[in-house]
Amino acid sequence: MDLSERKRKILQAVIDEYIGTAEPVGSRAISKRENLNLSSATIRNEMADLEDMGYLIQPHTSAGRVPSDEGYRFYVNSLMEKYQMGMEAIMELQKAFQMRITRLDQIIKYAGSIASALTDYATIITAPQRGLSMLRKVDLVPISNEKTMVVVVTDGVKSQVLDMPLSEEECEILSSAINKYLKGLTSKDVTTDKMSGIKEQIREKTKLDDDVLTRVLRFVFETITADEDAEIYVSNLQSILKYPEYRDVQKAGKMFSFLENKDNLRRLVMSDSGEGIHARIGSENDDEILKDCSLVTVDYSLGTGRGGKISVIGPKRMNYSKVFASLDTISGEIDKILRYYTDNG
Amino acid sequence: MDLSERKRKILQAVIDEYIGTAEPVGSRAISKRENLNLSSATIRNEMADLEDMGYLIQPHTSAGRVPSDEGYRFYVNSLMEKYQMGMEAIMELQKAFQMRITRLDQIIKYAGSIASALTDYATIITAPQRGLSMLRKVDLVPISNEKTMVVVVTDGVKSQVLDMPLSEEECEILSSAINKYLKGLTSKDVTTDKMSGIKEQIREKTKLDDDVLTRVLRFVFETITADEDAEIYVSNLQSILKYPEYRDVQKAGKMFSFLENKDNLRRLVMSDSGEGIHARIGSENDDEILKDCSLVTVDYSLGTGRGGKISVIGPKRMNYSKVFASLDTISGEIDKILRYYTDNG
DNA sequence: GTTAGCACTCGAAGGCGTTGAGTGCTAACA
DNA sequence: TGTTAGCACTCAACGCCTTCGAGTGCTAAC
Repeated sequence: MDLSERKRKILQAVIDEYIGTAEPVGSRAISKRENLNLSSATIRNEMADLEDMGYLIQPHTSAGRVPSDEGYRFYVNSLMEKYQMGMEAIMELQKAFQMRITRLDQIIKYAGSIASALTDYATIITAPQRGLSMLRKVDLVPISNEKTMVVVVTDGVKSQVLDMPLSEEECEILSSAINKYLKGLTSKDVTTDKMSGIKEQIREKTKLDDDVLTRVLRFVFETITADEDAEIYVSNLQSILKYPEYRDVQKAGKMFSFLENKDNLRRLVMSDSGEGIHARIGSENDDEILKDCSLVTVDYSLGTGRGGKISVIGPKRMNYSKVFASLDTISGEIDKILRYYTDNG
Repeated sequence: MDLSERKRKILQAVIDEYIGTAEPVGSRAISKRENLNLSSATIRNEMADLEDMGYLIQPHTSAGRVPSDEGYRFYVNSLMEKYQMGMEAIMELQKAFQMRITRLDQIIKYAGSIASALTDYATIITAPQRGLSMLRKVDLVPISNEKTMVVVVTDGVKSQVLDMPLSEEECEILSSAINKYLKGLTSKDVTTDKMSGIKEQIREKTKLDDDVLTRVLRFVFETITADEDAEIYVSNLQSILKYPEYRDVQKAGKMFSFLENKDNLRRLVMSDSGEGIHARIGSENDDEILKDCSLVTVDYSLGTGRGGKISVIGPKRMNYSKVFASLDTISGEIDKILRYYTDNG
């Protein structure tokens, strides 16, 4: 459906205005804008057309207009002006990221908090899904007379304290045996048969208690096979309280409960199949509760399937332009870091 | 100041009622309770007295009464009936804790979520301050051509990926050298002189690049000396939206911002010097924003200075009795686990 | 095609009377 | 002397009504 240049401008003006004020916008407000010199009457006619076309909605007869979901969609697709992030802001961002090149999950969390700081909306981030995790090393450390810590190194490190007394020598023996037999193990390799074979070999070699062996190996296998649900973080959730859309505490409360629930989040993020940066506006969301929210999502990845997503969630009248720009930049930065971090990994 | 038995009963009834309804309670409501057979007129007289004494407040002339901070204080100190946790609830709790004896910070986080589930208020928990952490083991794992992971085991495990190429053999040599010289090291031992001495020794022995050595050792020392700020978690923050006290979104928003800020939390928890379980009611809190909240805090510890705190934060009319009982039980369970966990540690 | 003008609509805000829960006081009662 | 019934009084909450004004659609003139 084609719109005349004038209609486009008017629609854009209405949405821009509404994004700023959250109040229905009237014809007078638009006609007072410098960029198009038309009387309010003309604007009214055009707005009536735009309403017929489904881009605007009138909450009631004597009110101004509010964008419909289709209106927002059109805006995002064709009208929105590119938001230019300030040079300092970008520098700032890069500096911030550089300071923190430590743990992966930290980077991601941090990225989330930056995203919400930039946009002032709530942010959902998923940590990169672990690809195939491969066992790099197992270590056993005596903790006390009765306890031993098992440290398993894959892409990350996992440790657990098990209730069993092992001497330093025993730890040494067991860990070197495990490392010998299991190094390079991936989740694909873990089958019950194979594993009990390996367990036998190790037992043979170490002469250790069966129970001890079982428990240590179980932890090792669990760590490798754990197709850990990609972790999900939410930050700046409380920002929704700032927006008049959520003046109603009930509503805000429901939203909180929904977004506090990791299952919901996961479903939300998973159901999103788009690539690159894209928005889901209002009714485009499946969840009833999100019908008057928009979700802007970008995925960061290395092209190797390893990656995650960052979503910004806010009222439908969010500042799409700014959100798109922020997410774009952030995901770029993350990509850079991750590529650096996992090269040849 | 002594209160007659009857006044005590009436005060208790008023507070119990108010805790349930959040509405000013009138004389009729009290007189209808079975446990004291008095007409509303008599109750009125007594309530007037209690108001004179400062335990009750009348929001306006023709309203019922609301407890004052002093009223709550008296209630908590002398009136409150002991809440008996159900046997099943306790069993449930114990089972829950037993399932999760893994990482310390996990236990604590978990305890926090249990506390908020039981009480339905927001919960603040501080992880135990690390005592003197002692180096147990250092491990080096080659990650790629250019990267090596350093794993440092103390009470917990910390790892970092450093940008340096080390072969497997080099890793082996370096880590065994470090383990030989540094095992058992505590933060007390870390002085510049001593450390550069040790570094020399290790270098002598391993013939490794000075830069590599410096970076690995720096991470090790940092890990040991890090007097990590006791970590602070908040859970169930959104529960405050449920209470009519926070029907006003503005207020709720302020509260959120306040409690999202870790500095505030830290200050809040630190300023609390009490031992055992205790409450801070309304104006007993220093922060203006908490003037109509109460904070119930319990510390869990091992008597060795190692320990943390759990606080429940809610409206002044919180169910003190239940909160006290829940926190008491939870802190007991944590104590048990921690004692078990760190015995001879 | 654009605009000025006008009648019309309807939510928001404010004024006003009613209602009812609750009080304090007084006088009678046990 | 303590308790209670009764009554006048208070005041927030609620609903009703009016007013106000922002905004509309339509018509007629430019």
